[in-house]
Amino acid sequence: MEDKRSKILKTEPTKSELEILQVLWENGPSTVRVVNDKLNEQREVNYTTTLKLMQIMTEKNLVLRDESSMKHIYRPAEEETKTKSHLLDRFVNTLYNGSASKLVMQLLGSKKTSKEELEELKKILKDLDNK
Amino acid sequence: MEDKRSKILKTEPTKSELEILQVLWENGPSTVRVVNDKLNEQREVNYTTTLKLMQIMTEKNLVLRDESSMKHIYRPAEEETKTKSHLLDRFVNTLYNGSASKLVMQLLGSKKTSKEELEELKKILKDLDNK
DNA sequence: CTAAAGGTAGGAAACTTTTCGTACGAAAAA
DNA sequence: TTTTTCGTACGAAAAGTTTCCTACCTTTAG
Repeated sequence: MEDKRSKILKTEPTKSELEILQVLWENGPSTVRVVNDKLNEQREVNYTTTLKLMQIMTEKNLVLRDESSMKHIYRPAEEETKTKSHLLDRFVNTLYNGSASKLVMQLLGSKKTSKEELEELKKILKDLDNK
Repeated sequence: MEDKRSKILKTEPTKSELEILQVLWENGPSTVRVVNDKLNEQREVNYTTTLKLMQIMTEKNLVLRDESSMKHIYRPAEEETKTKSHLLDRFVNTLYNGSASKLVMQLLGSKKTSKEELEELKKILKDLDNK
């Protein structure tokens, strides 16, 4: 193989790329400046770093950009739900051998999951039962 | 900072390292040969690649090794559950803003989650209610 | 008009992770 | 005993990811 990352195929976002996607999903289509400012609320990142990343993401078709004005406007190429469910799927496969229920059990057993979350989970599972 | 990966601190396993841990969790303490054979059931990996990785993992304290015989025997340094719940936690934080219930809802909405899995989840609910 | 501020593009450096070649010792087979 | 097989160690190359410098263009403030 020669190029796993052709212009057409979508690839899995890297960690940093995912951060950027999160911002775009939350804020809607944005300029590099806006995204970079958001990122800098959490950690220091140089403007050109974010720019470069977003350019790469454009090549990978992870985002689309509107170049009609000088300030390019980027937006995610995929819906948040679609991307995340794909990532979740891979996560379940990798760690829980594809068993969603094993994952949920771990969630229930985890000390990190709050009382409120547990209540919420019970509700969800109950609704499930009523179907 | 100078060395994020001191001999003492445990670091997050990388993708490949996780693969190796999985094998060790499933098969119990094993030699490099055994681990490598397992990995090769899925994809081609050179023996020395696996060896090197496991040596690095030893340095990082991700695994412990018994060097008493010539064929070193490796075992995970942490319990499967502990490691995975940590990873799950990070995953929830990164993708679902810390909301476990959001994650579960996505799981339920996903076409990939089978009927059997849904049944299993219902069962979990019942157990949960009986507490 | 000129200077400053704010854009994009692209290459290269820095870092991380993965892969493997080579050296060499121990054990097993011939 | 000699050769072959199987093991470890280690360095460095290769690949993937992140960071930032520099060049250069456009818009805005003075």
